[in-house]
Amino acid sequence: MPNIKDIAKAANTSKSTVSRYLNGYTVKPATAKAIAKAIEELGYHPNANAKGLVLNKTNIIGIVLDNITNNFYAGMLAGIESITRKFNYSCVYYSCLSSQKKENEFLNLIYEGRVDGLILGTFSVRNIEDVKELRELKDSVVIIGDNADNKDITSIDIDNEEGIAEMVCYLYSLGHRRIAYLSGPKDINAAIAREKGYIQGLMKCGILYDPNLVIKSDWTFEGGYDAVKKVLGKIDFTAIVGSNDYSAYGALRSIQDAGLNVPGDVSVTGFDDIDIAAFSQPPMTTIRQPFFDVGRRAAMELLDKIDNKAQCYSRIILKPTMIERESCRAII
Amino acid sequence: MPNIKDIAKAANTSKSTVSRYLNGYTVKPATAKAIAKAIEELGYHPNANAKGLVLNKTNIIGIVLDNITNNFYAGMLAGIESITRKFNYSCVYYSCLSSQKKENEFLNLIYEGRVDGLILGTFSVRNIEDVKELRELKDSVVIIGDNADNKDITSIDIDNEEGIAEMVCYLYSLGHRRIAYLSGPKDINAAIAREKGYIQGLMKCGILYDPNLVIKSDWTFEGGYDAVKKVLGKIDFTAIVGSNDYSAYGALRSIQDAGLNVPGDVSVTGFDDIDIAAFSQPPMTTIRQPFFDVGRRAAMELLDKIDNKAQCYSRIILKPTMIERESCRAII
DNA sequence: CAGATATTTAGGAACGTTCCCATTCTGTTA
DNA sequence: TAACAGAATGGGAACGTTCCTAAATATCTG
Repeated sequence: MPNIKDIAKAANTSKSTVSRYLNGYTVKPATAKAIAKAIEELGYHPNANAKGLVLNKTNIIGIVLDNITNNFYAGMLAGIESITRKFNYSCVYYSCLSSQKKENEFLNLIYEGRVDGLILGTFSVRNIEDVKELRELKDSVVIIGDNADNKDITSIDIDNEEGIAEMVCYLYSLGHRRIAYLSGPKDINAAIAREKGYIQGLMKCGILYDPNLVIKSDWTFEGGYDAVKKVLGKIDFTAIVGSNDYSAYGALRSIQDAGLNVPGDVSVTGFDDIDIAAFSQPPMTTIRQPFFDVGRRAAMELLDKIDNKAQCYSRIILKPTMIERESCRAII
Repeated sequence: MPNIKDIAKAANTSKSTVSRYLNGYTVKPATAKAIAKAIEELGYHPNANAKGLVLNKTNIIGIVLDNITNNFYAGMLAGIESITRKFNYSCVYYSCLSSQKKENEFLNLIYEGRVDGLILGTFSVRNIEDVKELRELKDSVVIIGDNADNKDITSIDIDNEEGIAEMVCYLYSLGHRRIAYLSGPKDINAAIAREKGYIQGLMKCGILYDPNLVIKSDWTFEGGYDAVKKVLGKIDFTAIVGSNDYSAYGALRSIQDAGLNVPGDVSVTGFDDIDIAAFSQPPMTTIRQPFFDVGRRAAMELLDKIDNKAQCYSRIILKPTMIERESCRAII
């Protein structure tokens, strides 16, 4: 593989001049032409490691996701790259799931000079040990997800609480009074926030909180299915607020399998607006998270830290949107 | 950030010795201890760019996908990383979709020394120009998908043709004789192969090919829905072989919306075995692609090229598996 | 056309590693 | 204790860039 010296020789000039040409500084037109020709003919590609070594800069940001093949993240990635593209950065992705590594193991990428910064996009809870490591790198890291406890690390999150609360109030406005809640995993911050939102919503509407109406589940289809199957007919409700779409669909199928109708007998709502939500039978009323914006903002904050050495902390919370479809009906 | 010289100084030795320690060569126990202490105290991390520069090696392979958030790829990635982990390589992912770049633009990553090799996992058709570029890098690239025309670039693919043919024969064995085919996009190799498989299957069973039974569609839910809606009642069939799951689900919903029953009135089959296939109503009979193995084999081939400088070309075709569920019934 | 100024260029240090080669240290044996 | 072998170490070139400084060349001005 030819290097910059080979190009210089071929173009009858020096490596400094070639370097200047490559980096957009002025070079005499004739020299420029010769260099361009040499590059073309020899098939020259600048070595990224050498460049990274001397500049201590890669123009790459890494994005760590628990499972990169989760369609859930598509909008977020598009949002991130819409910004990085503009500022001439590249994105590389790392998957905790398939690599069997945890999020923090990727922090080394910064120390090693492989990336200029990292977006930690797993939405996961962070323990004290993890946060200690993070804090050391707070000028090159942005967190997506709940970070309320660590005021000095920039984070972007969605207002999960508000989303669910709004959904509860919506069902209230349709006349529902016995509104059940299908809970999520208790070790995920977003799930905790959503459950808070349920209680918040009830309070807003003046409904008394009944712990029996909280149906314990996880965020899977099967989990939702089984959980609802267990309580159907035993506890009385006219609506179920799901804490995500998958489990809401499990609930829906459970209800249908019991010979009941959605929304005729029970109204069901979800959270996430997954791609099939618009096409299911019935189409699901759910909450759409502003993923594109989450990604955009995360990238903006990160590049700002990297390029402008912005040292200031920010915590950005974006509001989700309710999408009204046909899985709920008014009670007269 | 401390470098190897700082560690040497702190440990009262030379950078050569520290380097030797880091790379697992013998060092006097006392020296080793001092070095370890210095590394710990100063928080040393070897610089990847310097290392990459001198070794001309990164121990990283890149994986290019059209859309990394496609769950379709999950098994493949797990398969890839199961191998790379074993051989001490890391994986980084690149997404054509969100970066708005095409597959070939990522080839530069090799020239620039950012990765040791690339798995091109987009399953896409390649034109002559693209293949020319690829051929130059054939010792550092493995293609996933159809590559029958380029015998000198290693590729891994799934036997799409055989899969569909088997499905046709399965329906034949259930007594079906008027078997329709819901086609896919005509510019994707896998879709072309599947359509060939349909004809192949008919031939095997001794059914005459009737072009009217090929329902033109794409691989989307809506596409399948509309295409089947258009022909329902106009052409006569007892089964539809879908060329992927999404469109098969579109067909299924179309049939149900027309007041017909699946599998009572029409049998429907899919291809891909997406995650909801087991939970839908009815559960979908479909074809599962051996994604984990595709990933495994791709990684094995690539690392073999990189580390052992294996120059030999191979084209590996893996067989898919039919998963029998409840969307088909026997005609007596 | 000489001198002054502006533009363009070449040389070389630096970035942080690895690894070759020469040197020093350690321990054994006669 | 001298001689030696083997283990452990240190020095320095090399990797391919960037960028500073100084030199060379081109352009302008009176």
